Amino acid sequence: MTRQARRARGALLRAGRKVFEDKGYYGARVADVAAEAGMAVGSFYTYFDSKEALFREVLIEVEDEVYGELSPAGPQPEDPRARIHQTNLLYFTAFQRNVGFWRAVEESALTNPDARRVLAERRRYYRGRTRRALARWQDRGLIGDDLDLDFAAAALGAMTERCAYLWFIFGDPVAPDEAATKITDLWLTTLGLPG
Amino acid sequence: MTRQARRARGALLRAGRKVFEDKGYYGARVADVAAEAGMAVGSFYTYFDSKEALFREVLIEVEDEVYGELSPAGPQPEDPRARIHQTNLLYFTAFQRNVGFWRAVEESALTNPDARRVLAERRRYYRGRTRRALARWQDRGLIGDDLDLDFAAAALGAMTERCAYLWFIFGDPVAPDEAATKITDLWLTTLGLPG
Amino acid sequence: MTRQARRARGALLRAGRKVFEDKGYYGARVADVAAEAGMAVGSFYTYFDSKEALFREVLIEVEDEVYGELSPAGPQPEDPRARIHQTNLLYFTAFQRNVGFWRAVEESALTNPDARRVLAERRRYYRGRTRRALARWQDRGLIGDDLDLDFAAAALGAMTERCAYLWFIFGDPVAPDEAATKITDLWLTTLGLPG
Amino acid sequence: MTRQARRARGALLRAGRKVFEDKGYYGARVADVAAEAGMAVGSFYTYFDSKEALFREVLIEVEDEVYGELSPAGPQPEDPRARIHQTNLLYFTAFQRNVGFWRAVEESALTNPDARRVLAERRRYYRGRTRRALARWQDRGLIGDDLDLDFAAAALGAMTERCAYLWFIFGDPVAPDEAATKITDLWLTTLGLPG
DNA sequence: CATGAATGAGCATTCATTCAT
DNA sequence: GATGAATGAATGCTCATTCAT
Repeated sequence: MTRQARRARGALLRAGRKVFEDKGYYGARVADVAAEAGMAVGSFYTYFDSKEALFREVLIEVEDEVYGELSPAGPQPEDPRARIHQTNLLYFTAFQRNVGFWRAVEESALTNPDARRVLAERRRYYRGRTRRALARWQDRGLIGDDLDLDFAAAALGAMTERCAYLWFIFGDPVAPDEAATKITDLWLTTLGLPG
Repeated sequence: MTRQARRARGALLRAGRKVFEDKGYYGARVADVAAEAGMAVGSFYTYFDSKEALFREVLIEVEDEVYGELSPAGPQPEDPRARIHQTNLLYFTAFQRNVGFWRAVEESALTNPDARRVLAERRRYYRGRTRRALARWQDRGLIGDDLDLDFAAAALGAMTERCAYLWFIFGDPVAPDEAATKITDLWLTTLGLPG
Repeated sequence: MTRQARRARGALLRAGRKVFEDKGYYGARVADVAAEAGMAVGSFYTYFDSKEALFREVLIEVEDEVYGELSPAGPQPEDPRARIHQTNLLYFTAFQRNVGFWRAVEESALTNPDARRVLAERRRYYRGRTRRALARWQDRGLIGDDLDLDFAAAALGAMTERCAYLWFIFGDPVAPDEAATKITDLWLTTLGLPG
Repeated sequence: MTRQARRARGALLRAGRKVFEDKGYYGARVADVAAEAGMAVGSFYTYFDSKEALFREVLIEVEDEVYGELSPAGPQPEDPRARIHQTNLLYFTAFQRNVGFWRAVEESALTNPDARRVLAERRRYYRGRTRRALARWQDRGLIGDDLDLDFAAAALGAMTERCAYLWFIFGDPVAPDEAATKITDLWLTTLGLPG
């Protein structure tokens, strides 16, 4: 791929992200994306097979970006509260920054198996991370042995996800740190971790 | 409204529910609904102002039905585990029965403020019910005084909702009673209620 | 036709006139007419074959009414100025009172040969009246022998008609008496009648 | 705009003119226009926002064409009869050539303020031209000082317009030169100009 | 490769008229 | 005869995708 091709592709990806954010998945028109990228409609199809293909790529791009944000470089705090709070705060911050795009993602996921797959993978990944942390804390005796770690990781993730959805997409905007603190408290209670 | 009119309206509501279930909110076409009801397109507009108006009515209808199912006639069990389990089981059962329609609801809620409002009201209602139950258990000393009941009710509701979404809409179908049991366990853990 | 039938017909005619006035020929819907008459849509077709048939009848009714107004009972003034002024004043007054309906008439006449025929007859009639008056004045030597009476009657009628159209339908409303006075002056000039 | 775009736009304008002529404003369907232009429906909307926008443009085009025809290049005859006759003849000729389209214009003007505005401007323009000619002749003593030039210009214009309407749109076709001669005679009489 | 015009199936909605009750 | 529901053709407009230049 030439230098120019890469640039055009990049422009379309950026434009797509903006348009999906602004208008949602169904509301976004290929013509809007091309216009936003300063290109002709036809050129869009040089780089992407369809609107849906673009969406998939934007989704991956955003995923990667968020992945980076949620996986800070330094050493993770070993203290459960600090660790959970950090993760939740990062999650809510990233969620809020991309709130428009997540709306589009939810929209498309209901229809589009591809988007669903991407989301499922992401969920699996974070659930795995959570489960491993829980396992460590269980090994250290911080969490009771009777807790089904897999299920707890899934359900707590679902709770966090849905709260983000309700607060940032549906409801009145909430400040991310307040949100993170409250959710973290609940995680701790649920896990029986000392406050 | 004549007998015949009531029948036709009912047929359209039923047809609409089915079509929304099958094709989602965007995918549903007025012509599909009319055909499913065995009527001409024009007749649709005798009873509903628009596709969206039909959706609103179907939504309310389904809401009412689910409301009835979730509010069983007999006396509620006072034992927290029994009570929570009953509620969750009813919720998952009702959710699964209408899974296709809930997908359409989620779809439309992302775009349509009306659907959003209906959902928000429903959530407020169930959250209130939950909070009152928690308050009773707190009064009886079953739940610690330090728990923020409002927030707990909201977050546990969000968790349940999202789990239903992930299991029944997104993921591999799960048996409602298994789902209810696992979720109930988690509620109990979170609330610090004796298993 | 029974007493009741006559009443229903009358109600529909009145309603039709109002609706055509308010919404124009194309804008009028049969349902509007029925509603305005306080009847069911189906009943409309008991009394009229079509929307167009109703229009035709309303047109004739209005024609007759205007005909009555433009043919005052008493003796006509023999003085040309007085006579012309009276006619023009009556014409503009009647025109203005029915301005909404005339708009509908113009609308339908462009499409509907029936309306065209009614209008053509009306024009023929008034032209005849005018021509006879002119002939009388020519006999009395008030108008030059060289004037083509047929053509003058037609053209002056056209002028009056179009002025009414431009003033009352298109343009800023004009007071009928001012309009009549100015138009009358022009008739007199054209006919070479002493001011 | 590329060469091809210009061609397509032109084809649609031509097609639109023809369809409006044949079917009138309400009768014209976008699909007819596209078919007449040998294009797909969608292409219509590449060039025009709506049926009404097309009409506006066709109207302006025809206006310009007629304007050109009615403003002959050479020096205007100073002799009133010759001048008036020339103008009327050109007017009737142009009117008759576009008779179908004028019908559509009258139709739309009754509903569409835009068309009304265009017509009002045209009328203002021609009235101004007429008034200036009359003023010159008044200065030269050919027309009496007591004539209200503004009103005479308006009313004579109205007469000519309506006669064209009645002859060419409504009634039996009349030969333009005969029409022009008769109308010219009447103008001269009205203005008191020597035959 | 870029361009942007061409395509045409798709869709919500309207309304005169018919017809079963 | 009255009612008002049923009908379905009609229509303007959209937009993802194709393709000639």
